[in-house]
Amino acid sequence: LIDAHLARLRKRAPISATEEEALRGLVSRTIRAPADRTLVREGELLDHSLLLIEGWLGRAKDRRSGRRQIAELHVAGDFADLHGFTLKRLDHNIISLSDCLIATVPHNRLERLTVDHPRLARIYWFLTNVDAAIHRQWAISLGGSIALARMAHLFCELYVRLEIVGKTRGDTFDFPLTQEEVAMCIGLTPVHVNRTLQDLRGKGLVELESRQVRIPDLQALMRTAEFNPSYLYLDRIEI
Amino acid sequence: LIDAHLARLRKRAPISATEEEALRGLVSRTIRAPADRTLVREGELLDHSLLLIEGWLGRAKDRRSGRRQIAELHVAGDFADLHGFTLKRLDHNIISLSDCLIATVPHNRLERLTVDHPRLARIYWFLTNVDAAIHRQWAISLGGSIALARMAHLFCELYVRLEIVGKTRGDTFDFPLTQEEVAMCIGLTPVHVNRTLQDLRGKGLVELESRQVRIPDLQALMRTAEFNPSYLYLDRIEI
DNA sequence: CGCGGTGTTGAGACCTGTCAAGACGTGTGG
DNA sequence: CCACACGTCTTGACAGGTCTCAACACCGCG
Repeated sequence: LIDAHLARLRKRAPISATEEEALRGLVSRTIRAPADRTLVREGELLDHSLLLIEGWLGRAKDRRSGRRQIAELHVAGDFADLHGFTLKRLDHNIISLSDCLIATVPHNRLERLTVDHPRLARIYWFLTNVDAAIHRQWAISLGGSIALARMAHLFCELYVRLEIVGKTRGDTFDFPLTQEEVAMCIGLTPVHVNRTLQDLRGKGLVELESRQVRIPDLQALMRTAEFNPSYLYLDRIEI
Repeated sequence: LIDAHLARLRKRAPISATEEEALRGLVSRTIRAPADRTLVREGELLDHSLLLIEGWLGRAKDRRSGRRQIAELHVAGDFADLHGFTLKRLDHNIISLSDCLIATVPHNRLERLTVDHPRLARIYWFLTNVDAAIHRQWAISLGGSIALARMAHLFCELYVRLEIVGKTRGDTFDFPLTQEEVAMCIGLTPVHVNRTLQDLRGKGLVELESRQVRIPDLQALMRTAEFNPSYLYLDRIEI
């Protein structure tokens, strides 16, 4: 069930059989959620976190204007609101962007895990810091790039993150978001997303069709995006 | 020495005398840094973190174009690169924006602290998650607001954060950044920062003169910025 | 077959960037 | 004391990127 999550952990640090056992014991139950639901609301007191097994989630804030802004995307294997374990409530909503399969992890089990396995606690602290790095990179990208580079950056990040958990097929991956939802991620209007997408296609960098993304030349896309994967901290660490 | 830091911690959770003792023992030495220096470079292996006693630091990335982007500002009492404790290296630079007084905290002391005082470890995990929330909010602001609101948001955040550590005087606080550095924070050109600043002053929202910011009407500024301080997690938590 | 969501296109307005020039203030050296 | 250099701030005119609004095309689905 949590194989993708384990793959994500093992990309960074070795996980022993005992630890794997403890991690598998975190899940209390699984739930299915259809697309376009708000799964966690801003401000709610939390007693569990959501481990995404399959599908796409987003961290979203709604503006007064009604416009919604997405600050991070989550894919299979991600702990969508692990930060809720220390924060106790979120400053944003967790929304489903596709049909999802989700495991719930009670905070008291996380509590016990951190006591019994301080090394795993450290790894989870590490992972929330990687989420911070992703936010940081989005801020950099939103603040300093034009539309084309912003969109290119998004696709680069998703490709790399999906590859870790085995969700790519060659240069292609499933991508359930509408153009309107992409717009929420990179701070553009849906209309401009459409035009930028055509621009990317015209340059031979990204093809998006029937909810699939194809990246014919990842290196070229990375250059366009000024993408450097170091912020994802994919090398092994010693903990 | 670390009084501002303790104030920041105590805003969120009570700290016992024993814990305070342990925290004061973290500092190994203090260093002075002039403005405009790179104190930590992207990618460097780290064996200590920087606790800012006095002055301003920033988390910055440099773009290929030469343009520099700042992803977070740090003020007195902030652990500027606590995330370096789990990440081991940073994906960005730490730069000084003013003359600074900084305490260095060796990672092995942090290591011991987290073992001896798991509650403080949890609080520090919490604090890195607040940094993440700040990045998230910057991404939201950069992606979804016009220049005026972005700048208003920056000043709101700084006012609230400085007030916690007693660095405001009424509606005023010291602000050593040049307009060019403000531009790096909110993703604008210096020229447009200048015009936006005049716009804010014209609306009676912010005055910036001789390195001091005055906010005549904080409520009005918050409305302009669509600022909600909940992302700073200033209420008490139970850990 | 019609409907709603999604994607596409065009024209014009608006926001922000670019470039260039000048004003201002401060510190330095003569 | 003045002259000068330098960084910073300010202003103007224009170019370019993105938004807005509106209309239409497409497609899956009831």
